[in-house]
Amino acid sequence: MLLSISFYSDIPIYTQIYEQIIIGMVSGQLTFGESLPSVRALSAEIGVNLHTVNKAYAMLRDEGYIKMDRRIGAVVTNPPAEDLTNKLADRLRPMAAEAICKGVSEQAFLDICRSIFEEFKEENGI
Amino acid sequence: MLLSISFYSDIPIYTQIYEQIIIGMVSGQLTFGESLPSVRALSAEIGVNLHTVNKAYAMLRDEGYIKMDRRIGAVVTNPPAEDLTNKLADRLRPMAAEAICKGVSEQAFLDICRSIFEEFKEENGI
Amino acid sequence: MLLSISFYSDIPIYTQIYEQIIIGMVSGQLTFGESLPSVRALSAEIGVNLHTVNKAYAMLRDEGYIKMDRRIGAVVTNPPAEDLTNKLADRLRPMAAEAICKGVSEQAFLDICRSIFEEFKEENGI
Amino acid sequence: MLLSISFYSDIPIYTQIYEQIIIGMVSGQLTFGESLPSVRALSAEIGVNLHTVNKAYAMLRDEGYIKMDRRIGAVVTNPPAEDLTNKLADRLRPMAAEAICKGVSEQAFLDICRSIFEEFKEENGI
DNA sequence: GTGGTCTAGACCACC
DNA sequence: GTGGTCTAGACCACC
Repeated sequence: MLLSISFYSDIPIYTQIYEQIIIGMVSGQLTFGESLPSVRALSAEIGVNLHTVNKAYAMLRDEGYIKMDRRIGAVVTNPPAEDLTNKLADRLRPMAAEAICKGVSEQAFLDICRSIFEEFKEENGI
Repeated sequence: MLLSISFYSDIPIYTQIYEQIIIGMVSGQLTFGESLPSVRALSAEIGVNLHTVNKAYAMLRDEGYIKMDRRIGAVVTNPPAEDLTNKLADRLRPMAAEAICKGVSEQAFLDICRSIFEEFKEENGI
Repeated sequence: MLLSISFYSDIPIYTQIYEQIIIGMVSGQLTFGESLPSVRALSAEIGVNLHTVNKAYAMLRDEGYIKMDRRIGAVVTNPPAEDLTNKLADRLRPMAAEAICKGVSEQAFLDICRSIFEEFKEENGI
Repeated sequence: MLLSISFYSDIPIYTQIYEQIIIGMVSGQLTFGESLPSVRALSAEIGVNLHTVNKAYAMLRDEGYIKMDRRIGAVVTNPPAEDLTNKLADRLRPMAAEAICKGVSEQAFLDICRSIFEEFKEENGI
């Protein structure tokens, strides 16, 4: 799996790593039980500091996306189900408000959401 | 209109102000042509520095949500329509991925979106 | 002659008045010897403070574009010739630099200048 | 590259920094990919506050002249091409009007423009 | 009154 | 090390 990191983005690098690994999981590039590259290997590959990858992995572990094993390294796991309704709503609300102001209809907004889910399904070969 | 700012949030205060004002616009608490409180008044009301409010207003102005009138301060305007598809998709993608991993179905995700649009409509008395 | 003032512009209102009156002079809407509306009349017409118009008129007077006469008010005059080379160069330099960076060719830049001179000539019925 | 800031000018310091950096880019003193001094270093060098340089850099970034790299600071980039016709015309119009009134011919005005483009070419060793 | 500019200084997130 | 955020306070331009 290839990560594409932007050093110019306003999104912290560790967050980019975090998000792309989760995206890799739902798009089938990473399967449960598979092990991630070591912190050292990944940081060398991307060209970032060890601590940056380390922080991303720690966040993934805290959220239940991976398990850390001293021998095998980081292993992809399926996190326990969680009710994200409130968290998602809090993040979606300002996005929806901006969209409405800029003339994006509810329909268009939902279509963007749907197309993202479609992307993931297609990449999974479904 | 009342702003509720969290000083402990990891979201910058100026972003919270920025987002809540936009939400106020789509939920009918702020109408086009209405003028916002002055930078000084709002900063005093919230209990933050003048510059923090100033930055939020500057962002709103840059995005076309308000105009600065030399005589009366900031006036709410309707920003020009803009195609937000790519921007929204980039923000929605990691959210959707997390949701899927945590067991939130596409249907549930779309329902959260819909309920937010409903909130806004109800607050507008529609 | 009609002034169109924007209260939302970052250009001070008195500067807008100042500039538009000079533009009016070169585009033939104001002829030498003609008198401008009184400070009071113009401020009422535009809907700005007396002091604002007053400042614009004072600047025009200081630069030799008008003469103030207690009886007739402000009269349009032809200012003495002045070598503006350095002043113009200092204002043009950053504009040219931005233009180059944004892909505007020297030719295109000069064409914009020429078209402005054309505008003025046409408005003068030449 | 040396910046010469005037503390007495009516042009804000951050604008002076902004403009001179762009001029540095077209005159070959700053090349694409090169990194600018850090906000702290430049503010110390010029003798202004950190925030003043910060604002100039933010404006440069917003206009696409530099990118902020989380590791090495600000990096000079080539901004996307942009049609500046209207913006330039709006700034050139009052300048041309003043020039005409003060006896500067169209020819002389264009020559000043040309000489500025020449300056830039010469400094680039072309 | 309004916002704009600038300072001095602190703390933090990120790398 | 880097820039980002926020404060407290001053002075100014504009209206």
